[in-house]
Amino acid sequence: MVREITDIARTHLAREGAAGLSLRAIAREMGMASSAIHRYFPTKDDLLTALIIDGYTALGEAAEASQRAGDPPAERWLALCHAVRDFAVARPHEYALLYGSPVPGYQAPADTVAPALRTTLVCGRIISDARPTPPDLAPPPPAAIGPDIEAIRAVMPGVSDDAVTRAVTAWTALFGAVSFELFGQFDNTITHRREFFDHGMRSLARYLGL
Amino acid sequence: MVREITDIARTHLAREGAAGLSLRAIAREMGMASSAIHRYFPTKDDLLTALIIDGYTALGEAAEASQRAGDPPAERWLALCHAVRDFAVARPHEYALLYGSPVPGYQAPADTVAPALRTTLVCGRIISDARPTPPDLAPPPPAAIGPDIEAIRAVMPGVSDDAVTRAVTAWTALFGAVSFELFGQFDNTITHRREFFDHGMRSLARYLGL
DNA sequence: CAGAAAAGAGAGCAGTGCTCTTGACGAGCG
DNA sequence: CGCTCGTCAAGAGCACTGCTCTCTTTTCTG
Repeated sequence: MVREITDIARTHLAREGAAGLSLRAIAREMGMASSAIHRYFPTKDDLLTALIIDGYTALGEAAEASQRAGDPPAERWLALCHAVRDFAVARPHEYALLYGSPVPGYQAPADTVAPALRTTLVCGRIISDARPTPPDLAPPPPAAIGPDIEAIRAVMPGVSDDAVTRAVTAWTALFGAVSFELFGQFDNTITHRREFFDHGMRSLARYLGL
Repeated sequence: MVREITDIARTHLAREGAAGLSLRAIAREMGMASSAIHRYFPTKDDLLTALIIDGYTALGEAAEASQRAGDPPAERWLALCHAVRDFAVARPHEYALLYGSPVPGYQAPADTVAPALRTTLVCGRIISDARPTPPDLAPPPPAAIGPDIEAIRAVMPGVSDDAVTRAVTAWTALFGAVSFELFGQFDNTITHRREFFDHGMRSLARYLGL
């Protein structure tokens, strides 16, 4: 029952986006009274939460599936990048739900952070396996962010301070690139999206020292 | 009249976000009938467009104001980054309107692209003035994206192919970092937001060859 | 088989964007 | 001067939303 609701919700989401999501419309499509649906999802936010968790999980699985154990780190990084982008291109509204502006009034509950971490962990593993020693002269991180670096190192053990901060920067660049493409910032500018993205991510691999 | 409406709309936007924006609420606050407001903004999308254009303009002005002519490129880049971030932190909902997920059903009209370009131009000028020759061995861009690079070079004349693509990547990293911070992706992870951002952008300056 | 618990239906409230019709007001023109 | 015409605003109304409350039906359990 819950599954059927989220499935229909996902099709609505794919067709019209998050704001076009309507509990009443879902109930109508199920031949149900509009009030009955509140028994399964008391509030619209609860439905959104379910969709978000499912989305993070699907993305995390795609990210994991992109990894082949023996591959060199640079290739694994590239595969991860394309997995994220492919997911976003295939299900743009779902991606927007995860990484776009938060739905106003909606506060993500704690249940979402574990699934959200899953994709990040794939990245962390790549860096951790590679133990990169980036080639050049990055400025040393200021003392203030030491604890933050330490916390992030939890997902990429054994990695140097410099490599940790570079990983975070590359990580934001990845999602920045995907978001820009999806949210129309590249309209009338970049036509060969996939190739451009691929090149940018290769460049970042060097930046990462992979 | 139009100005008064947009001003009130901006305060509502700042308080409750884009989805909390209600034409009726604005009319109510103005002591106006709800229907009268449609004379000035026939549709809610028209109001949004006005807010978006204003937002891009304000951000563009802040970006321009951050630049001091004599400064070295790396410092100008850093100043630009902080201008963008400061804007986003001060007016998160407005930033979300510009760079977050597009409001569903809303199609940005052509009037928005010129103001949107303004901030980008500041970045282009920095790169163009610096004419960086990035230190290391980036892979050569594939032939397919040649025309795209050519188009982007319009905002940073005289810059090498490699530097152009790096600039785009750094540009997406900048907005990726700001969006991650604003949209909650750094919650429970990074505490010293400003310092971390600053360090990342310095690192990107090296990546850019500044 | 009877009673309790769960599931659904229906009406209703307050709110939304938007349209249509109606009424006031003032400027331009014969 | 009087008359028309365009602008501005108001009001009612439509279709829709999330959500609550009450009431009935179904289903499971002891």
